[in-house]
Amino acid sequence: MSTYALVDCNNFFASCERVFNPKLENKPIVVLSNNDGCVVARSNEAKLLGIPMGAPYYQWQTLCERQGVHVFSSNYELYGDMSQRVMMSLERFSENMEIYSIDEAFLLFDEPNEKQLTWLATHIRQSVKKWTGLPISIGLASTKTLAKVANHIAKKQIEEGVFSFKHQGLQDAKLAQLPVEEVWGIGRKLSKRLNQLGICTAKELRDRDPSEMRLQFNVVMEKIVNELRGISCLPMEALQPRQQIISSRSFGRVVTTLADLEEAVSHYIAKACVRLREQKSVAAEIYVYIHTSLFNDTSTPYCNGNTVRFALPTADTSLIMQEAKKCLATLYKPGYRYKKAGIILRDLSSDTKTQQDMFATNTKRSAALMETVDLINNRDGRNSVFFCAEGIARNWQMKCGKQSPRYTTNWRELVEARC
DNA sequence: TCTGGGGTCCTAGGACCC
DNA sequence: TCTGGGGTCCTAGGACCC
Repeated sequence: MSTYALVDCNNFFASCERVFNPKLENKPIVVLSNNDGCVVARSNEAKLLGIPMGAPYYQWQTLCERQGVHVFSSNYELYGDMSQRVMMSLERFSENMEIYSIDEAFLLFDEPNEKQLTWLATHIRQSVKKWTGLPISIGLASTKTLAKVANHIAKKQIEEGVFSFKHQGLQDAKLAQLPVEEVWGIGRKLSKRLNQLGICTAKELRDRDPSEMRLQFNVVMEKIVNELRGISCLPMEALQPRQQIISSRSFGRVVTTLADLEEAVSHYIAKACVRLREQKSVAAEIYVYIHTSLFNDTSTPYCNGNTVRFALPTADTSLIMQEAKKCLATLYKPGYRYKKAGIILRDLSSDTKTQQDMFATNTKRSAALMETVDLINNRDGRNSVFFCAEGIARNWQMKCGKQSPRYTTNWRELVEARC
């Protein structure tokens, strides 16, 4: 029987900051979301101070200052690059790997001997630490859901950071300790419903009849129960092109003019289109939306969005910008204090399917232009060339005053070593 | 003053068809 | 007044994940 290993980087964003700044070792660190809004990552030391995940930063700022917490704006360029390094390291150990998120991957092993597996996992952990500087934890089990649980235990209870769930007796005890809301796929709403049925732990969920649970909930719940029983229902999945691409940001300050909104939306489109072309797709439509603050703002709330379909599926940034601009004009109402705008590229398909249109001169020229823009930006750094429509002053841009250098992706921000 | 962003999957319900 | 049944496709919204 195969074994799933879930590899998860410990406190990923906080650990990335630490790799290039050893003074942060054993110090509390928090990393903030875009616009320095919420806490999205904490080192163990910061967790011990009681700073919760997802908390609005302004509520914890005083405590952070008083306790000497090192606070960072998020630096996705750095985290994305570090993630790639971890994944490349992991690839060496299994041919069957699924990158699940920026800091997690499943590996599948056929090795039946549990001791061998645990040894291998320990070896992987040491290697990744050596090659990337990042600490990871590994959970081993016969299903993905159980591997998640095992990883949770490895991280919290096991100093060596590796835990195997192959032993049945151990499973009973550990699942009985685990609150049901900690199970992968059980969120706030579902755990509340489960609690009402008297199901409070992972073990109690596991011991329910799967088909009964399907009737009461849905097919997803049935799979979760089976997975907890060691029956694998969630296979390894190949990397698929995304079905939609979202680009949105809260503004650094309130925006009131159409011109500023146009700049912001154009900028989001430029970023989304880079990702669209990276995965060799074209989009058939774009959804554009704007809204005022969602939180206790005394001014009148307003939110609106609309979809535009293109004449032909496209990955041409300027063409999409033009369409979005027309759409935005219909959404915009003067007099409101806008806080956020966003776009979603939808109905994506492979760009090779639209090749018959390549005979059109316009399409050919646009593809060549986009290719050149991407080439220059890949070679010389992001935003080396950009569309005028994205604006230059960009006074709507988000706050990120506490950002660390992009140590690994920008020549001007390399680590300095001093004797 | 200050509350993130980017994804996926499932289901219910409506429209439409025979 | 009476007014089937089954299928498909699409979309909005909900729930979840990191």
